[in-house]
Amino acid sequence: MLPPRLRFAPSPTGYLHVGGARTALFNWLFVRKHGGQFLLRIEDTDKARSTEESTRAIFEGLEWLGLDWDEDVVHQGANLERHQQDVERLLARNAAYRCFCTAAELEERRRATEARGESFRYDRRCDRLPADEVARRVSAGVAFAVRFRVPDGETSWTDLVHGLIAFPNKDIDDFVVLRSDGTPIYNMAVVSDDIAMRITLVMRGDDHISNTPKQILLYRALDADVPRFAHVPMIHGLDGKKLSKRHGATAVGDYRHQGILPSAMVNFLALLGWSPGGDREVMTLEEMIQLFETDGLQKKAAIFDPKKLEWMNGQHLSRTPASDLEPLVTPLMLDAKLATAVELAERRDWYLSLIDLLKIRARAIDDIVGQAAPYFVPDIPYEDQAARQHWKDPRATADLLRAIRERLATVEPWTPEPMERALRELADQRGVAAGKIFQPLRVALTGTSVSPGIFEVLVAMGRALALRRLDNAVRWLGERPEAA
RNA sequence: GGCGGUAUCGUCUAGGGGACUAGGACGGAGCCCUCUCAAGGCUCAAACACGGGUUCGAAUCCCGUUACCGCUACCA
Repeated sequence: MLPPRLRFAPSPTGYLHVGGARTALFNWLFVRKHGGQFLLRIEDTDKARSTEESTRAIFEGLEWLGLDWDEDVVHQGANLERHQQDVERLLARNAAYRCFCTAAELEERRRATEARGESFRYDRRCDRLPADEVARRVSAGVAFAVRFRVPDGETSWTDLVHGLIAFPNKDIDDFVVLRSDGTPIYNMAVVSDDIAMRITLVMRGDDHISNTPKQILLYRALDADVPRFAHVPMIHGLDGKKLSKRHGATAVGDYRHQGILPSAMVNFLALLGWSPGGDREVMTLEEMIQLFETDGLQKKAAIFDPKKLEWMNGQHLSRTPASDLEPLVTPLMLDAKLATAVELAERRDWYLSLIDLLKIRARAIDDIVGQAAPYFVPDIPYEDQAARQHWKDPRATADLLRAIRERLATVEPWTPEPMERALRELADQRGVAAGKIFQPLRVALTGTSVSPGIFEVLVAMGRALALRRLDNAVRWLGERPEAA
């Protein structure tokens, strides 16, 4: 097999949609596995709807996901001349004809036939015009569109995901390939570009299945090799309908801002409509390249389940080394004003170990930052519910915290084992369960009743900060002796 | 309406005629671990759309029905 050439061809009319991202991913995986080229084409022929901004969003989205493309980006709008030349070739070979019917006439005829309950088909009246009449109108400057003359027979192909698909040509209308303003229709532009880009496999959403016979007909009429096709299923929302804005986030950028890791996004997307077979779920891009086969592509639409994405993100968060997470976490740290870039750089090793500590409990990158405050700021607020539950008796608690402080002040070295020994000893001495002193301590240290293991917290916090927190707590409790 | 596509737990899926008492994962319920919460481990509830064939035997093959989706533009 020659090195395959595939392309992802989004139209820049919004952001990079998760469905598009997944189609791009499948194209990319195929190419990286088989050693070919993955090309990017921006279908910006619809100038009214295309924006520079959304083109940028597409680039950014693909880059974020780690899907790099080969060769220069092709902008479809720049190929207008070739599209027109290809239409000329169609005309020259008598595979297409000029149609002088106006859009308004067509619209009216369509309405009339449909009113009779019949389905409208173009009646080829312009194809029956004598040659001299056509010439007369052309030289008179009458506007015309160009229609492709669909031949008799049947058009079929073996789809890589669906197997054999066949369309009787009689069901295909003589479709317009060139508008009366001289611009090409989608199917024409796509085929012209795919030929020029020497695309060998067209992998796209299955909403294009019914465009495929028309396109195959165009390849043949243009005397070009017909590529292979693979139509991948769509992505639907939780209600089973096509994914759209009302389902919430649909752009990959949205997930990026929600603290989703690109590796998790890509992993999750890959599993929506593809399976490596067996029970494999959590994978890296590298592993997916190894495992990717079009056989594993699903035929039916998949529903986007944000819950599973969250879980997937947690899995990737736990498995990603802190050094890789750091560039993603740091901007959020700075935003939260927990530390300056310089401070983080100075204590890099400590900082990385803190990320390792907090990532286990996180489902989004933001969760790491959300848990980080106690390790940075000098003083922390106490959550109402935590204080009420674990600091019931202010006097006794203050007394307990003082005793804890005393022990921790002298623990050597500042590591989990001696700390644990010291605190369990204290618990024994007071005749209480260890939990009865860990929880009040946790509240004093973090202001909440949830955190990593108490000794890990102590180590990460450092002795000075920990003792300060205990002093603060004692003082706070002293100020409200009858609280709760 | 016409044409095309699809159909396994709520969701993502494994399954390619006997290995199926239909497996895994998310989510749900419960238990264990445990200083809390996660993570992890274990257990439970939960599906072959329906009807006909073919076959000794069908979730797997064929045909219908139903449902859903897509296309049906001088949109992409």
